[in-house]
Amino acid sequence: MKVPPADGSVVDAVLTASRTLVAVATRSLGAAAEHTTIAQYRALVVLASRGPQRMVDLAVALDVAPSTAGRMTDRLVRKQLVRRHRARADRRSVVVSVTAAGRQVVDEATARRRVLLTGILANLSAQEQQEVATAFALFAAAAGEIPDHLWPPAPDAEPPGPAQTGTDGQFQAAGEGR
Amino acid sequence: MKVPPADGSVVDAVLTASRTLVAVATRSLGAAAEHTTIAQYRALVVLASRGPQRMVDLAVALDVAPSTAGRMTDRLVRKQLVRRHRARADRRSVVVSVTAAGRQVVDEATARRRVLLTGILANLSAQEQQEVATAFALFAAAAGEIPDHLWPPAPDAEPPGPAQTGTDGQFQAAGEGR
DNA sequence: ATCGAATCATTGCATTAAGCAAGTATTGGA
DNA sequence: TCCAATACTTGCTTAATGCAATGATTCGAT
Repeated sequence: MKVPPADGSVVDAVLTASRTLVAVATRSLGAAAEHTTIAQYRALVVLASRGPQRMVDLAVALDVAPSTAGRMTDRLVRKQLVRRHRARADRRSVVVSVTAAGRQVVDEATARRRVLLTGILANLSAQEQQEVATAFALFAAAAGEIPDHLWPPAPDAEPPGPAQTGTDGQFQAAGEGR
Repeated sequence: MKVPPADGSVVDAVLTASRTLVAVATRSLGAAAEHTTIAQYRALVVLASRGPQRMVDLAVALDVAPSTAGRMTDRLVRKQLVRRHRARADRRSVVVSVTAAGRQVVDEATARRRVLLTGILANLSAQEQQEVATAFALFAAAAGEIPDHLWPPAPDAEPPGPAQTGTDGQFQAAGEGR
């Protein structure tokens, strides 16, 4: 099942870089993750980027069972990183929204990741950086990904906070198209 | 090593591609992960790539507590993916090694990942693929990563299997230098 | 040669994360 | 009005982890 000889090396290159990026993504949490796990962080990212979500939608976004999302919410509420309100419209549903503190956790992780990447890129000349940017964009496009600055589709909802916090989604459901 | 101001966009490009790669890495498991979790897979990768390991070393490689490695081994032994032997040299230690079945799990996941990436790269022209390969290699080098075909340092040990299975390490400890 | 310190693995205990199934509350449509 | 679909919640089970004993061994220094 070998890949055409010519591009086996291309796959290798991507695989190698992938290793680095997965490490960076993981480590960007690590530091502040003293009190926040990756699963919890993922939930915060969804809520910060998509705005308040019903429990079901949160579960779908995270690709976990509703019960898991519910208990996750319990833990995040205890940490004051999210709130839980009953929807007035449909009283069956519960809406979960991120708090200022929760938003801050996301922002910090994002900033940390940018610092890590910037540090790596600093080892390259401006010329090389340009090449890297172009190639990565090319790759992302090939994967049908949406460019980083066009994130997210922002379906938005209530007016609680200034809504949408930056981008990120590094630990997104890993299966989504959008 | 000042970074020219214009690279905010470079970081964005990397971040976007990163999202894709993390997703690919995660999904490559998913399929066969019906019976194997990511944590278990990570352990298999370590054992397949570095050869039989003492419990402590396995724990260090995975960056988890010895107790975690121990219980992880319990579960993998139950699934017949690894073996546990008492070391004759130092009878305090236990050596864990991957079985043929375990090695197969790793190989399949690796193959699956290559297929996914090949599919993405297929959307690019040969020219573009070349650019991508170059740029990714550049990036990986900047991160001080070892090129994919120079893996692993292979410390090796007993003669059980033909040892070392390909490369991979996608879910490596995410903190290692080597 | 012996005794105390260090090393290695395992066990007990606790928490987070997840899924499945059963049960409760609400909505909505026929 | 009444039943089916929807939206949580709860109970139960498994995995993954860490920290603290505890039991075996090995090592080093008298």
